[in-house]
Amino acid sequence: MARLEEFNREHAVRQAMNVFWEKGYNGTSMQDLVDATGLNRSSIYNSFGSKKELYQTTLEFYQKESGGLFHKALLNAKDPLGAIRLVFESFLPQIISEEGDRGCYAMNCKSELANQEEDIRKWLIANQENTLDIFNGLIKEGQEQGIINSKEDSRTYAYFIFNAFQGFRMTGILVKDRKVLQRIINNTLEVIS
Amino acid sequence: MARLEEFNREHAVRQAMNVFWEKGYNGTSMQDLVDATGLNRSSIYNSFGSKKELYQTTLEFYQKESGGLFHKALLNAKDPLGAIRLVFESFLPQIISEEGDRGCYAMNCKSELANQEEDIRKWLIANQENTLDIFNGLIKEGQEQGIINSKEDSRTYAYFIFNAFQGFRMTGILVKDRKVLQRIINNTLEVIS
DNA sequence: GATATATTGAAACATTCATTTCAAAAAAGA
DNA sequence: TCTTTTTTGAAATGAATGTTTCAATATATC
Repeated sequence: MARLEEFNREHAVRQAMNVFWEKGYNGTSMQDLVDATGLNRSSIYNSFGSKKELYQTTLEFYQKESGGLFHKALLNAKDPLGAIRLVFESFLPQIISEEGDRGCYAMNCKSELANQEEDIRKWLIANQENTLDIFNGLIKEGQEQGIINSKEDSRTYAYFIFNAFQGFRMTGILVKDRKVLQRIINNTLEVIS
Repeated sequence: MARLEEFNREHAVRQAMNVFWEKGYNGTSMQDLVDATGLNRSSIYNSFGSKKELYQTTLEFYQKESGGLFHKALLNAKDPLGAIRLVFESFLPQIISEEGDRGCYAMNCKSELANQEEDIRKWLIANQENTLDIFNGLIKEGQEQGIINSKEDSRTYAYFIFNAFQGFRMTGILVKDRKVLQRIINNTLEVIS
């Protein structure tokens, strides 16, 4: 039929995500995206629609990729409590490295756009619900196994862990001391142990 | 000597802060600031220097004001543990109201600018150290009174509470259910009780 | 009241912004 | 190879960006 896209779509989206991550949504210009992806402006508009739509594409990309990290942590853990611990600990390398200064992509998005863009807000809520469900599932399982206490119901604990997890992603922006971070994890998990 | 400023400086800074809070630093234009403060462009540049310097002024203003809230919570509490609880709970009204969607001013700043502006990063670190010191002081006091346990040293607990506090400010952007928020607080305080 | 000094108002500044335009280039199916 | 369809390149779009300019205005001190 017709000419094909010359570029690698996934690679372009990843490069775009990295710029948005570094500079934020409003801090990123179309020129930044052109430079980072190596694509022509026309190609970006032709393939992704607009700056905002490209940003939303990076959100989906991020969700898929971080979902993979979650999944990996679950597979490597020997029990649900260990899985939750691994979820936290899997971010330690990124936090301690320099790129940890950029914070969490989803957290930055929430901070900058939750009250500005209705459809992005909806994505954030769905993403939050998804994370809560994962924690909830693990906790429920852990409670059935007697590894996690049952003083509170699983949903309540899921919110508590979720809260600490978000704090962890924010704390990691300025705190790089592994021991300090590790103690935060330990004390957090103490509640549900 | 010469002509005096016509406007109320504190009021102008507060209005500027509210715009930055609503739209973020990069999302706020000079025109937005002119509209919100009611000042002329010249007056803003003459009195505050630049957009960035005005933003930094609002950061100082925020620190002073939220420091006052902290102080108030400490006075109203009957013991150090209650003070920490009040620090969390004092944000509940703001979170549950619509304006809670804007999140925490300092958290938004960290998310958007910690990795972009060196001097703002320094302010954030100082601000963080200050908050940690307050928590640390309360916890140490509570441990001496036997109200807070001594399984971990005060600094470790201070980081834990600080972490949960940051999570709390982020969670509050999308979670408006008072009971859910209250349970997060309760479970957090459970660690140090 | 004259003088010196600072704040204002309105317009202009060059630059950057996101987006559009359109002809040239390319490739799959006929 | 010709046709059809889409992508690509480069330039142009108008609006918005942060900041500067400068004359007009206002006031505390002399």
